Amino acid sequence: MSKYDVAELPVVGPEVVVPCCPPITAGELSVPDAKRMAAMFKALSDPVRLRLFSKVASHPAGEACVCDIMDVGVSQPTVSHHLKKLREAGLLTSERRGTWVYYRVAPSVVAAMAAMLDLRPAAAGS
Amino acid sequence: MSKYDVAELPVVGPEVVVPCCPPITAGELSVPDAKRMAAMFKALSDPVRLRLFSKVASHPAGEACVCDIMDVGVSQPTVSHHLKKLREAGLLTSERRGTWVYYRVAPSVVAAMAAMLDLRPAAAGS
DNA sequence: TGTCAACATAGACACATGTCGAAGTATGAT
DNA sequence: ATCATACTTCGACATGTGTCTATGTTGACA
Repeated sequence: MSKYDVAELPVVGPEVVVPCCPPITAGELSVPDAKRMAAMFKALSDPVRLRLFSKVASHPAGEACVCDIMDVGVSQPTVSHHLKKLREAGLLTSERRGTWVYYRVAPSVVAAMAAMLDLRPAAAGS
Repeated sequence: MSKYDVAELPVVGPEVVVPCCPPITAGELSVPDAKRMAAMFKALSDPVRLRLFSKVASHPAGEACVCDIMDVGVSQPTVSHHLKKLREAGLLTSERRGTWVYYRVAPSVVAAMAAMLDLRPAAAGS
């Protein structure tokens, strides 16, 4: 039994669509929705995490091992710490293959955030 | 000369398009871009701020005075503090009219964030 | 002028966060 | 078994953040 929980118990499923929250202009956010969303934005609210996420997202195969993206100006434990936070927020998933641990983005979550920021004019009426 | 700087010196212009950053999958974010973007996400990384923003964004006239959105479960000074942060991040603009101060969203900034989160398959090559 | 209402700021406090060095855990090679 | 590599976790520290109460500023009105 491994003491480490890499890729186990992701806060949100990897390939599951997250119907998190409505567009921000559709009406006032409920408190639970606001908490959920704020947690996602918080995960991207650090420059180092944003660069790590960007590196994974822009990597050729759609995935990258830690060693590929480690060069962001902070120590390696700090990189691991940030990757963990991105995992816990459901923005990245991880998988160990041999010696390396590969990270990839969880598309649906990011799509949900983008949809939420989508400022459509109408929305109100329906 | 007013000692208060409401609606003066917004960090980014109110109606100016912010060509902040490319889509996150287009390549690795530069350090300055990452800092800029992280600051915007950070502004939305608090549940109370997110609800305030949502209230302004979903308000009929596209704008709201503080008294209209003040009911978010925290004290009035705290509301003011959060609105200031949203202003400094360039997500809201404010304008005083008589006794009241009206806030409205700065659309281009939010649009830029949404564009940045847009995960298109394209970019990924082939 | 004085007073009230609608905000903004100041100062203080508890708590969260980013960072590091050191140590632990898995996997593969010698 | 021993060692090296690729990570993760731990413990500690300085700094940042959200919240409050108290106070200041601005505008409207009597």
